Amino acid sequence: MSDLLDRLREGGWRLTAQRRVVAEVLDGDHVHLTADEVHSRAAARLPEISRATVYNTLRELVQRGEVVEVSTDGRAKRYDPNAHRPHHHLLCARCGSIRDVHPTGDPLANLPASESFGFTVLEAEVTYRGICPDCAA
Amino acid sequence: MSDLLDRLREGGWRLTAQRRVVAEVLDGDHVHLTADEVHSRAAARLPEISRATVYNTLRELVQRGEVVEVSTDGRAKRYDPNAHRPHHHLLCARCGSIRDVHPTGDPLANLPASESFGFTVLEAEVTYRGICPDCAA
DNA sequence: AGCTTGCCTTAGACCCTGTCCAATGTAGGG
DNA sequence: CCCTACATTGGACAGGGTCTAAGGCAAGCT
Repeated sequence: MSDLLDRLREGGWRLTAQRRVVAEVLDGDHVHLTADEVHSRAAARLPEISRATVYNTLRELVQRGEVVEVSTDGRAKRYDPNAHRPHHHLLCARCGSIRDVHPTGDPLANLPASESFGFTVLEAEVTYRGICPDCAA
Repeated sequence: MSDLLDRLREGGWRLTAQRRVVAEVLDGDHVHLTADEVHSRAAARLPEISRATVYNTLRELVQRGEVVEVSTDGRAKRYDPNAHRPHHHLLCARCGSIRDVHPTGDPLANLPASESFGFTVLEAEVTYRGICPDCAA
């Protein structure tokens, strides 16, 4: 976490109160907040922070590879701070909750050359869908 | 295709000109149109069709499992009519073009029970990202 | 074929997510 | 402590999608 702030400073990031708060809000496992949720949590600590700044900061964090953008449902994008431990997502079809998962095997290896249509394939992202324990009850 | 229309009629679908046109527009392989694209192609044949009807019809087709919704990039959702032949998607990170692919193996089998967090896991969706031949050139 | 009924369609207002801009503020090097 | 380039702000704007009230029409019934 403060490793994150250090890395960013090394990269020439001007460290402002707003950016610090956004980074803090995104800390943790199984965190997948929308930009709007990030904004309201950040505003709880720094009331004058603007939506534009939250969007700017999130975009920069994504570009620097510190945060991964997840489009689960075509509505708001979600931001996953756990970018340095590769993982996939399991999401509840009913309530939309998300968990990070670590499947075995490498999905990239499962795409035969005959199926790659001449693409240079770079990555594979797996989304599992199901019903979470709370919704099943 | 007219199998589709038959199935829908059996399910109590009132068969209108608008719905027929939407279904026709969505026919084919590697078809991944946005709602807006569906609307303009449908309007080419039936000029007075409204956006609302296209959205309604697409939603119904998705609910009935005849069409799959694909959220690739957080922008417009795309609609894939090839719902009865299970497949995954390969998309170009640069231009956004999409191909249907059929990887080997079953990603569902790669999620150990210890990683399922009590969910009833129903399906796995794999998205491959890369650069298409046109964009690589 | 004509009637009836309830489902469909329509246009347009509206909402949500996200981007852009010009004006103002401030981190951090000198 | 000052300067300046980089950040932040709020508000306007754009794209994608949903909702609603009013009128239209498919299909079952006679």
